[in-house]
Amino acid sequence: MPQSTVATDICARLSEAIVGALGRAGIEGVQPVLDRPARPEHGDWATNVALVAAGRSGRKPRELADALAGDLRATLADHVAAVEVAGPGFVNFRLGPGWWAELLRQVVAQGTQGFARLDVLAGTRVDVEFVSANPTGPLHAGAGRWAAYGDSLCRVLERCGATVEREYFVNDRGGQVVRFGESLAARRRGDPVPEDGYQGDYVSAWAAEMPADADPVAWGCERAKRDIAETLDLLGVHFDRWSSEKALVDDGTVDDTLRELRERGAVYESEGALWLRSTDHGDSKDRVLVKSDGDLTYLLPDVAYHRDKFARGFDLLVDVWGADHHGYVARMQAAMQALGHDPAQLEVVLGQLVTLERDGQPVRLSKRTGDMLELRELLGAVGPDVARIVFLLQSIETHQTVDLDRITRQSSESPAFYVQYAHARIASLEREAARQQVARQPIGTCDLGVLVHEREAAVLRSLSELPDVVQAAAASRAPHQVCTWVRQLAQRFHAFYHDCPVLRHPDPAVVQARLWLVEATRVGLAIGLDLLGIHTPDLM
RNA sequence: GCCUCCGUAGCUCAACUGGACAGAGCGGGUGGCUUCUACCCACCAGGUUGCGGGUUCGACUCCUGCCGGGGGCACCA
Repeated sequence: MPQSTVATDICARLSEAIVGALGRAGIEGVQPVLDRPARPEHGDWATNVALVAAGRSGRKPRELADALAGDLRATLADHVAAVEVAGPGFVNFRLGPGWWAELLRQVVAQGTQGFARLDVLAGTRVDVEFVSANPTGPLHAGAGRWAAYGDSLCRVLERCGATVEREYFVNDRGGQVVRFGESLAARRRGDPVPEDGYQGDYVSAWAAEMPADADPVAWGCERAKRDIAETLDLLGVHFDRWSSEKALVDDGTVDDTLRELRERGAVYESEGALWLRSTDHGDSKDRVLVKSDGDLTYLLPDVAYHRDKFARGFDLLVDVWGADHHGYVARMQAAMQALGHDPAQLEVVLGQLVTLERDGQPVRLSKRTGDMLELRELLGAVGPDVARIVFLLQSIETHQTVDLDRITRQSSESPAFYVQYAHARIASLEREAARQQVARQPIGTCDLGVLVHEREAAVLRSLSELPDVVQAAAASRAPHQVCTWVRQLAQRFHAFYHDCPVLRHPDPAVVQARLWLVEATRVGLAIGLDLLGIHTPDLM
């Protein structure tokens, strides 16, 4: 149930009127779809009902649209300035200035905390697991994409009312960490690392810190975990929970899981191994849980881990995985189904991998060979804001190419600066207003009807869209949509700032109205940047 | 071979889940500060949305066949 806002109010009013008009035109059962046209000349809202209903009623779209428009013009006279028919048969609505004033008052009244805060996910507990890189070394630069995405997704979900837990699964058990421990031990002795070990320079550095009596695997995992947490901290990403794979084995959770799978008849033995009947639940083949040598595969602890997450009472589990784990999705969902869970409650977001380039050459990201760029280095070069916006610029489901030279050498050209500059300009404007002793009068006493410039209208239009953008970004797990929106708002503000004097305007009424518009823009930028996890500087 | 994601301006990418003339940034060109921050604004150039069919009033979006690329098809993690 969306919270009532100026935007949802007008939407509801328009829908109601359209249904009424359709009824009077003898058309039933058409659900009106309301859209915000891309072009201002197409009005503030538009509906395609005439196009959809024309076929059904045997009338020409334009003709039906004209009839509907006439009806709507009469019914909506109080709220809408104009109803026009355009193109193949769209009905476009132009809102009156009173509506825009109402919106502006609402943004200002609700402020950074309240505006575009929704309750669509109220009462929903969501667990988001992301990054979860192996504790065998520092995070590489590409991991920044998962960190930025996951954290921003959580922020967007929270803005929609969800209770969110950020979780990191530490694979501190199994072949990789054993090899990592062996590499540490070898380096500490001064020996070369084993053939299949970790070659990176960090291994030598860490080995030098390692106490002689330490267990290399346990110590190494802790050391890596600490490094990872520190790096994520630099990016402003904080996890509520670090779950340990080893702990799940040690405390019997894995055994319990296996027992339950057995009881449910979901496993069988063959060739000395224990198999999960994942084909019963849509997987392409059955999967090994316990190898013939008695070792656990990676799958079993991970199944236990997801079972544990469900047991902690979440309504939805979101896993953010790299596309290289695609083949893993079906078996995990099959396992959850075998345990009696609704597979829809486990949602796997597959993110496409990042290619980092330097001098046009791809930068390799291998911990094993030690040939990699650390996330820490990237953050040292460009800072967290630039890093985050770079990773959030694009949809998680498209391949991303990041040119390191460009974002480091020319970080002042980053979109982060563009949007932050808009915020800094607003802060500067407010400082200048204070210096000139121009105070904002209570908004209720201001005549906001003077905001008629097209630059002003564009800013207001952006602001009116934010609640919808937040909801859509949450629903489609796409925080980059917030990024796109923030850039648009910043762009429209810069254009407004350029063309519309605020403090310099001779008419005090215009000065007041514009000051409020500027304040509303500040609110919008602050909300958007907060959802992206980017700072809002007052000075640049 | 099978599964999956992708292919949009010179480059990096958007495009409100099927809508109107496909939009931004960077790069290129031209102009704009005696001014509330020029890290900004405006204009120009740049496109057969990989290619061919199909569905639809309407397709970057859906279906299908090719072409090209990433990733995956373990008793690794």
